[in-house]
Amino acid sequence: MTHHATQTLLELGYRMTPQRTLVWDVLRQSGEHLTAEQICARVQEQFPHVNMSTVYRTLELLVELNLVKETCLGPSRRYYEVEEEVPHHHLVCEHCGKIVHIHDEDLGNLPRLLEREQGFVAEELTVFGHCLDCGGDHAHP
Amino acid sequence: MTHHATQTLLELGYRMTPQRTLVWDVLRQSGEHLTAEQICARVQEQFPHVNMSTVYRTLELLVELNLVKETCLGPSRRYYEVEEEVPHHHLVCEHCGKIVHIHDEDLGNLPRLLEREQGFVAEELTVFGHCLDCGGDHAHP
DNA sequence: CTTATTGCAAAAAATTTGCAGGTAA
DNA sequence: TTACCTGCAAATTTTTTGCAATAAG
Repeated sequence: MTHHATQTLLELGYRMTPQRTLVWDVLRQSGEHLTAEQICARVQEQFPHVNMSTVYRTLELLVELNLVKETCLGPSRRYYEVEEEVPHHHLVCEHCGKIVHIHDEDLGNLPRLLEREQGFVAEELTVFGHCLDCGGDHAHP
Repeated sequence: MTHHATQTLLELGYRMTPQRTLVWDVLRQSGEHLTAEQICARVQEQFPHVNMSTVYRTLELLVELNLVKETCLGPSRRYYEVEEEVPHHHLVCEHCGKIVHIHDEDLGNLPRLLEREQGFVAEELTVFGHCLDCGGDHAHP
């Protein structure tokens, strides 16, 4: 586990365990959005007896400490990814399932507009739609 | 059930049943986002023995026929609302749980920007953040 | 009449919780 | 040594499915 996360946990009185290290490392290394189940599977490759409930509890903790982000990219399932310094947003293609990350500077005037017209501060944005060049397999994330 | 939905169903060879009528009416009358469970509860007020599975099957059908929209306003649960002529987008306040509808004209230059820069056609947008005037109860939709 | 649709019960999928024993600090 | 953390099993919660009976067209 990177110094960053270890330190945060220890500073706050939590313990550093192999399970927590592995969950964190899986998320760091993948760089993708993963479901709890996918995370568990990857963790178990290195540490076979790790339990789903531990994975869920670890994710809950990491989310609470703002080390991990829970995102909503479609119905039914939760996805997790490392919380990065620079916030990002998602484009979700509903045909091919591709997910693209964009950043604040790609949002044009929307954040200012929402704040001015709606009194709403945008933090994270998900755009459902379709990419112009997609095959159209209609898979979900 | 409005002529609109009834006709669509019948034209496609589906049957019109009291259960389907009620699910549709509940969605029309509420105008809100409702979970399958909420819909079922409201339907049962008028028709007590209607089953959850019927509600799920009806929603699945109405979504398939583009009469109802399934939206993703947070993890864990699916919400349903009537698919309107004019598409709309959601602002979700993560403090007070309030959901505001906005329309294409409130999006500024974002859709054009995404299409030009990312080759992505935005269809529906969800913005998570917080309203400036909210109490901050931290409830979910 | 015909077969799409329903209710019921049971299964599946996703997540949470209680508890006794294990282990980081 | 202490009490936080884990694994296990069982409970919840949300959604889906199989099947015989019912009702729409």
